[in-house]
Amino acid sequence: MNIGEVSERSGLPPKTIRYYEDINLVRPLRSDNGYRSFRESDIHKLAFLGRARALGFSIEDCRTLMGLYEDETRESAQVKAVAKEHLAEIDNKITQLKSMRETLSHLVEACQGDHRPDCPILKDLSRGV
Amino acid sequence: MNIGEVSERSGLPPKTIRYYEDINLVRPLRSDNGYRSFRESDIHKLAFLGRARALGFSIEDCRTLMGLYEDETRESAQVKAVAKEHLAEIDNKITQLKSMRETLSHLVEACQGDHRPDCPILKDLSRGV
DNA sequence: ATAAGGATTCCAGCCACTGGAAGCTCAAGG
DNA sequence: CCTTGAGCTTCCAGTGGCTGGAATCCTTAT
Repeated sequence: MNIGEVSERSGLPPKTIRYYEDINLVRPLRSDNGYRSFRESDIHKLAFLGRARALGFSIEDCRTLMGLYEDETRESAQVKAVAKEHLAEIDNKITQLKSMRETLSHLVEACQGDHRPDCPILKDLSRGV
Repeated sequence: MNIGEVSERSGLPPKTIRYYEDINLVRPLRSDNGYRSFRESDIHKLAFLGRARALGFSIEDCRTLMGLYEDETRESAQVKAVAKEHLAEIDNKITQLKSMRETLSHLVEACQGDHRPDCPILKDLSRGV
């Protein structure tokens, strides 16, 4: 199967698929004409990667998860550890974003947003140096 | 004032301050020895930038906000517009992260995390191709 | 024969820094 | 005066995860 069809079936852009080959996340075969030739198992892998990425896992996490997936002797504790750590990072990000949101929304509400130059947002950003 | 002291007073690493000069966010003077020579106004600017960045504004947004800050004839509506757009982006990110969090926390809870290989997390990631 | 569509490679760029190397200046101590 | 160390300079490269674009090749249809 050529990259175009694989792209449609996996939902990943061809560029991304080539990139994943570059960094050895997939290893498609090659046809005589030099085209990549994907097996069903490659598509399976790519879809796996797509979903892991959609959950925000880093490429390195994805590599680890793929490895565990293919390792019949894995312990689910290993998978859970990776996922828990990632979950904690997500929570951190959410916390940080919420704090930004808090501050920013207050400022936005306080700003008249009219033709006059006075602006609590700028005032806050330039407060005490 | 040299970059080290400016770094302490503004809270930004020297590398970042140099970078901000590179991209013309600040324009410190130069001493005879070639060292950057910062005025109070430069520190003020850098602190402004640091706070804007801490609220998650992009560098380009920061440039715009600095421009508005220095423009006496600005209209607060312009500032508010920038801030509101950024707020919307933050909200989008939070929404996306929360959705990841939802999915991931369910999966983590469902996973036994023991010595056995069976794992709902991997099962989910590899679901229907 | 040619044109269109898809494949290939490779290089560059995104964002906002950050690390590191090589070399300069300056202040303090022996 | 010499050395040592801290602090400053520039420049190049790397981060993550792609994405865009150019130049070229392969395949298929007209």
